[in-house]
Amino acid sequence: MLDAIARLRRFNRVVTREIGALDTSYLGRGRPLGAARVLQLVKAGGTDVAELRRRLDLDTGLLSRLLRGLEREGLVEVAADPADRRRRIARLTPAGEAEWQVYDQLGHAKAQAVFARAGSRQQAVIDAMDLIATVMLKDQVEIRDADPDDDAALHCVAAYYRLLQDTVPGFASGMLPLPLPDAARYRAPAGACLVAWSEDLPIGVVSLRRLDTATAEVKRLWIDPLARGQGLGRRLMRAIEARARDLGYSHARLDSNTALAEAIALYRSDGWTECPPYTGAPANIWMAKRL
Amino acid sequence: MLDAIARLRRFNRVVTREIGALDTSYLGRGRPLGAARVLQLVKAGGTDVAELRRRLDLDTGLLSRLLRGLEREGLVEVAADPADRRRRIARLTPAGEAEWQVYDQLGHAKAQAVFARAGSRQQAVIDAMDLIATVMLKDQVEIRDADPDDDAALHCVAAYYRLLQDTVPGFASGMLPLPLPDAARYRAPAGACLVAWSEDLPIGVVSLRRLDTATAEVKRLWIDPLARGQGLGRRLMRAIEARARDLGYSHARLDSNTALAEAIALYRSDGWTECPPYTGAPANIWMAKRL
DNA sequence: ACAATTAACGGACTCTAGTCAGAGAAATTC
DNA sequence: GAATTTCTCTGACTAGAGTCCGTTAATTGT
Repeated sequence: MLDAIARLRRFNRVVTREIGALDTSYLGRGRPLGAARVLQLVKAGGTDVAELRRRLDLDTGLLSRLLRGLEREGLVEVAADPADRRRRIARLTPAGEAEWQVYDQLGHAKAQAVFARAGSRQQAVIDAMDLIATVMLKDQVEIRDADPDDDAALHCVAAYYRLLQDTVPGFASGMLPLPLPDAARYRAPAGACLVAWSEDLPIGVVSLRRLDTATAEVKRLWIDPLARGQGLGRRLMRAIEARARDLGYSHARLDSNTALAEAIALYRSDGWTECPPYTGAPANIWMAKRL
Repeated sequence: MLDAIARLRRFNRVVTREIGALDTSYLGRGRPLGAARVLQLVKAGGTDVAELRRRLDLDTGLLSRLLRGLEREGLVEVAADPADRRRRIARLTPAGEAEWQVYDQLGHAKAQAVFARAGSRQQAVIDAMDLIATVMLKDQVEIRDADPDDDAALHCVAAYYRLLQDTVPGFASGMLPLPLPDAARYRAPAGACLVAWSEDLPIGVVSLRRLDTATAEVKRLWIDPLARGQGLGRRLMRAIEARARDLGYSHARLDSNTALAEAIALYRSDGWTECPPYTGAPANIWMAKRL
């Protein structure tokens, strides 16, 4: 009777009406949607035209004309890329910068109005949105290198430590010094830090550091609870193992705790085997894999 | 850093791209969105043009031309309303009926594809969608009369009984005979049944039945968990009290259980006071109010 | 060095949505 | 019964989004 399809349609109607208004926030700035979208996508450092086209999925001609329009308004300047002068790079002028800020704030205000309506249930609404977006983007998760000091990486690692606190007996809360003091160990060429992105939301992390010339240690594997059950853990592990191989390591190790049963099962199913302890508590299981 | 606004934007992007595809399911039928939307809104029994205009929020001229287009395709017939010949009523032809079915099935398939991606988390995704839609429609909840035997009313009452089972000690599961045998007692002129709608999703119910000529009993107040904390309970109670007054009752009663603390608090804060028992277990608190 | 490829551009065009004003028919009001 | 209102229809118009294609300039491959 009240089947899922009907609910999806209701959801669709409501969301396109309410949040879709965010898209049309171009209103009141005297500029059509297309131009506004282009303007908002131009980054501070300049964005090349091909990137814009890819992100907005626009025809070359159309984008070209939109850019001309923005140039005429004095908001954007397009110049050849010195590296490849066929390519062109769009940059915001000071006026464009200002206009960009206005759009950003308008969007901000609209969004806040949406959340205001959620009252005491803001967190629940945000979680619901994240769940939906993450499920829909399931096939589009990208794994990219990150600096271990990035906001995104820190966000993930902090969530990871919180998880350990809640799950692993004997993991003291004092163990959360942010920013982390040992970030340097997770940078190339000895280490690595990979973050999984669902659009611009980081939903997973894994890190690598050097134990000795032949051996790397995999650390801090964390998957956002919203993104579990989609094989992301395996993707991250394979990516970090490949990275370790690329960096010249022949062996990998990790320490963990049996309270993290899911993770242990993942390691085992992917060729990791138990090995003798090489660290202390709160770890109570140690594993190794030949790369 | 990863603030709520950014998440909302991500959500917005993803949803308009993915589910927005539902709207564009007109694709492949060789008919623009506007015409497809009109076609899908024409009901079997015929829909008058003003109703279509209101639902789609279209200009008279535009809708008129869309209807002409559908007539030219042989999908719709527009004729004067015999009751008021200025009005006109649009009806589906057999061909239109068939085309309508095609759209319905295409939409169905698209929706199913969305849910398929959720894998084992379908229910969580549906709940998340309902929560978001309900929060956004918060100010647009409509309370309407319902027949106690309607699907919507039964859906709510069943959920209510499930809640009682889970919450009230001594409430036996055997107490859920659906369809309910005593529906007649909740119909006019002696009783009533009000359902709260959020778009086309029923999210709350309250009923009224006769105790004696002067006294009515309020029964089965239920609010969907998704819609709590928005004052809907109070709105429903006030509506049913007003209805009782209109039906000529001067007093109202209800029985409840102290396990339902939130409900009891609502009653108290709205002028209900405890009264002597007039029913037995599982009720353990009885309240009355002069209307 | 020359051909093929790639990137962006700009003009001509189409389609859809939407606005506005006026006309005509039916119903309502005075 | 005349004036006013209500409802729909039509035609003229605008704007935005998008497609197609030929051109130009730079780069790459052989």
